[in-house]
Amino acid sequence: MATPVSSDPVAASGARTGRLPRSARRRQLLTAAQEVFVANGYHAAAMDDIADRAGVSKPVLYQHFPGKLDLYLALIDQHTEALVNHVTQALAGTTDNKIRVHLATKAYFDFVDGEGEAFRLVFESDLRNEPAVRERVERASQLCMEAIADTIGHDTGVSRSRAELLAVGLTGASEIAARYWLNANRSVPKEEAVGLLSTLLWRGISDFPLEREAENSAQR
Amino acid sequence: MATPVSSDPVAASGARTGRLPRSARRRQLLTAAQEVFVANGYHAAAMDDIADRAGVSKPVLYQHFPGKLDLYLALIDQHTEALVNHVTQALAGTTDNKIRVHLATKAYFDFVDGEGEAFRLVFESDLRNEPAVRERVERASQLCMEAIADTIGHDTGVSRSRAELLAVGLTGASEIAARYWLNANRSVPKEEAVGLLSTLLWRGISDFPLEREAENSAQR
DNA sequence: TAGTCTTGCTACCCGGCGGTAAGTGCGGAA
DNA sequence: TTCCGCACTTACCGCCGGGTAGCAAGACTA
Repeated sequence: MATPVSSDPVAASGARTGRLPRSARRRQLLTAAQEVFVANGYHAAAMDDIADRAGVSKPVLYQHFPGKLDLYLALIDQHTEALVNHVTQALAGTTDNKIRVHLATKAYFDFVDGEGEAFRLVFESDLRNEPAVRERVERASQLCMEAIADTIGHDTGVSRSRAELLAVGLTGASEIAARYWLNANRSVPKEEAVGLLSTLLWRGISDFPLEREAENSAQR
Repeated sequence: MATPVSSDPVAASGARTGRLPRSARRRQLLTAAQEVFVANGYHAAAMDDIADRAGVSKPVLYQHFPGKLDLYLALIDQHTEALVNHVTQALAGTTDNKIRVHLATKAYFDFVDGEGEAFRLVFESDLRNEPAVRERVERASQLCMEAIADTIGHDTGVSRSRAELLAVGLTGASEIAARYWLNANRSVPKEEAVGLLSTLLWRGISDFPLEREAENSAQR
């Protein structure tokens, strides 16, 4: 037993890598953890699984992360930040709203289509009941939505809460459609899928009727 | 200890109800389970919690349901069916597509706004990794989406997979917007929220450009 | 080659929770 | 009044999995 090298029963990706400097090991543990969390979700993922995947024993994991939740949060932070960056940069790159819609939609598709299906950590986490996770995920959606609501509020003159509702509708359409598109094995070429969606959304939001019939109740 | 009646430490809703006939007890257990599952999610909900909530001991639960998962699935089935019914009836009630969009959007808002926030079991389940759950939830979304895709495919002439992508965009917008609306404490009157969303979506989908630029690749 | 620092391992603990075995009392039929 | 059976209880088991104590072994310094 425990023959030093060769013919390891080590898992797929990381695969026994001898001793590593701390920072490298940490990165490797994070990618191993991401793979396991994405594949199994938080609850079904055991720390042993993650350690095995990295070709390492469990205590090593605890030398880098104080607990399972912290490990998970590190990944969540990483990817929520990526999503928010994608979306806000899409909006900041131009002032042409049609292009903005296109690029923002594309940002969602790119995020969903990114490395290792990491989007599942954000959009399909099975730990949203944990306040720390909930907060982070909601903050990310909120930031994306607000960036869009700013423009909508400015250009259509609807109240803030109404602009937010419209904005969240747009992000929701992109998110759900992108996830569906991936689940359906990219049944439509990505570029065209983005085109279809952004056409749909741009037709919907451009020249949106300025306040009118919304005046029947005294809501701000 | 164990003073027979009065001053029970029994939980909020069901509250100790003496002996009950099987069917009544079963219904009561289901509502207790729903409350606990909605409040805590599947994983954080303990069978003891559910039993307590119903003012009953754990084995009683197991006399009605073979296991935790079965109990959960019974609830999932109930509510996915309700959602699909709402949506399909909304579409079947008329042939005016504008009204269809309005009623379908309203169906999502009604579902999210329904009794005891049961929608969380469907839209925010922390057990989607369980195949039985995944299957049911995806089947529900699929049925809603297909009902809409039928009309889109028929009226716009885009291919099936493209119609599905558009349809899922519409459902996604409604779902996410409805959930946001509820989370934001109904910051806009429901009727108006539905109006805003359905206006957005109807503007997007009505007279959607018939096939044209989609002809560049040989996708069906 | 001794000393030590860092990296990693084996082996264990223990708490929570799904699930169960065995027992208690009440109400109705004879 | 005895007996049966149903609804319900207390008290327990066993596993799984997060987290830890304490030891081994390679690399750098001298």
